[in-house]
Amino acid sequence: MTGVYRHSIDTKGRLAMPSRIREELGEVFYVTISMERCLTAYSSESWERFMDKIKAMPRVKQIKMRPLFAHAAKCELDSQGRILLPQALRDFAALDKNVAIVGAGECAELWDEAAWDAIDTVETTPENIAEVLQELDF
Amino acid sequence: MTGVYRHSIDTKGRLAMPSRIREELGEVFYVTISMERCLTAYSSESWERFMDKIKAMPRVKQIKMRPLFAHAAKCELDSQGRILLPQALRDFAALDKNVAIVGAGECAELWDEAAWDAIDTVETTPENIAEVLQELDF
DNA sequence: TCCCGAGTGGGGAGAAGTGGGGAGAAGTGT
DNA sequence: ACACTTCTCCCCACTTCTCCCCACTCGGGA
Repeated sequence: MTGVYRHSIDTKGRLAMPSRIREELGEVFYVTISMERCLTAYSSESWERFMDKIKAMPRVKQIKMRPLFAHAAKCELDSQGRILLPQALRDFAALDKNVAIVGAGECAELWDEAAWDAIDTVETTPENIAEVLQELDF
Repeated sequence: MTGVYRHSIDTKGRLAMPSRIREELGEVFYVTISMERCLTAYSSESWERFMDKIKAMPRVKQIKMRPLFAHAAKCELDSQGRILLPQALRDFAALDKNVAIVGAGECAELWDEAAWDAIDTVETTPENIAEVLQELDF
């Protein structure tokens, strides 16, 4: 999943997913909170893989993962390729109107547009890019 | 991937890829930002290798890789062998009209023509080449 | 000189994003 | 059970953008 797409939430709370992202996420996918002030969308396959990892954990550790599930939503695209985000999730990431949908490799992230721009300018520096490329051994 | 090709971006933002480069990159490839003021094009195979590495990483580490993916685009050749570069990527490398497509071994780089000429004249000297060859133990 | 592949340019159909009307489901209070 | 509100999600309309197709140019080779 790649690219940044700037869409808007309409007055009915609908968010159009970019077609490039839709292709990879599929018709049904999962959106949950992230370690940052944004939401993360996983394809069904990624989600399943995630679940398998959780199931393999001891019960005590599973409980620590609870918030992630409690705040996750199974999203289905409507006939126009849009989703309806639960209010609680919109609040978490402070999404009101302008949203940046960001491809982040395995998953997609949903950011308030301004928040994304702020993060982006900080983390997209030549030094960081060099570090990432080195890490990927390229 | 070898050689330097000088092409231009037309009024619709399309860039014709040189046929020699197309042969190696394939019909579908990925373009992303580089640590320099240019873009890098990777074949699907190279990109898949990235993705496999990413998927094997823990979430926290994945997030560090985000800039690379957020600023990447999956490019497909149109029937005339051209690609449409997202505005954001064109801006990053300051590509407006004249572009130098540079073969760089495993990947290809896209430079603003003037920027490329500037870089090229500085780094392409007998002394530098000697140093490179020595470094490669070649 | 003609042909062919490569690069360039533009018209136009169809996809993608946006917005709103309205039917039907779901929840609430009497 | 009933009316009433709210919410979900279908459809349609409109605009913008992508990308297909066709045509032209240029340069190298037979």
